[in-house]
Amino acid sequence: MRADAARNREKVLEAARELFAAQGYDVPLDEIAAKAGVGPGTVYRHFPTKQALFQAVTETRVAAMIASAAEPAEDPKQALFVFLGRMADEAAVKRDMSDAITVSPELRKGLHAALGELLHNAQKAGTVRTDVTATDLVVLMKGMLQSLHEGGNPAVLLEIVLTGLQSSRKP
Amino acid sequence: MRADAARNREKVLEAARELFAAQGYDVPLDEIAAKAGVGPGTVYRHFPTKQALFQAVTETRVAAMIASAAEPAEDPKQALFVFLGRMADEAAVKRDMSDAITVSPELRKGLHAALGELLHNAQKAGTVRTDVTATDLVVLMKGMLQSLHEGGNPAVLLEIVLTGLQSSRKP
DNA sequence: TGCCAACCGGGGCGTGCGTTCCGTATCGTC
DNA sequence: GACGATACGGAACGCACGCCCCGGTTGGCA
Repeated sequence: MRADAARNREKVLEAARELFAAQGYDVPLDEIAAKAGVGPGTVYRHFPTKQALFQAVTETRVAAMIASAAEPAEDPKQALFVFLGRMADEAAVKRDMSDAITVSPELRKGLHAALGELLHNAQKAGTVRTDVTATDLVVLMKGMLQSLHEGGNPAVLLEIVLTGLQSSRKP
Repeated sequence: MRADAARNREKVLEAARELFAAQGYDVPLDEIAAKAGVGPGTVYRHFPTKQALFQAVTETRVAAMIASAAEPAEDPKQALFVFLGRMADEAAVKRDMSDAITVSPELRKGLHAALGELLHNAQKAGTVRTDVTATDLVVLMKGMLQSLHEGGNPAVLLEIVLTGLQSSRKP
């Protein structure tokens, strides 16, 4: 690959990172190209489609988050809650986190699997309500993450969901 | 108003009711016109804008729901929870319920006020966590309602939110 | 029944966006 | 330093959608 090509590819990725994070997937591709200081055609030389560019930007972060699900934790419930907290923290700052679930089937599947594992463990331990499925959790989190960008208090909304997830045999 | 004009107006409203409920606000206006058996121009004779048509379709239902907030209930918490349950029931069947919050500022304000009242009463009674604001509740519900159309189990998701809303001084 | 105003249908305009095409400029090699 | 391949930029295309305009039609009153 030519040197300027590699340089431009990086400029595009950098601009895409910023704009996707700030405005989500809906940012026009021309705007990304403009911020990168290249033409739209150049973007398409490096990424076959807008969705592919978006995936290139987000998949690294999502993969890192999924990997962090394997970290040791006090107990299964904490493992799940810490993970959900990480998702909320990320989404509170970067708008593309919630879009990733919608736009890229691969990332959605990956998240689904990781969440399913954590959820299953916590449910087996009896500390999380057993009528929740992995799909429920994915879509609920997606909705909650979007709410963070519409004036919702991140800490409060997360706490509501986490509290609601706990199995309630006591009251 | 001429007789056929009134008839067409009703046909448009009927088609809009069905399509907005089935596909949400994003359904093309031409599709509504086609289903009503009229041209797009006819739709604009009766409603100045697509948003106005949407509002005409949804405001009646939302107003009825808001009015139901004044019904007597066992206690403030139940009043709030019953109301949220009604929202969830409606949104589980009609896709335009969640869009109404986004599209129409009036409807959003109305819901915000009604929810704020119910929330405030329940918080004063000490049965609902006090760090939640009306805005938090509106955006969280919007996110949750959208999740209902993406494979989430309505009863479970609602229960999670309701459980999470309760004040937790006991554990 | 005839006339006029109200109304209708649908083709068309403007816009925004993803994507493609091609003439031109640039890089790297011989 | 020249040449071929590679990459660039941005104009242009296709599409979808909200919205408007106009020639033709229809309804209801005199």
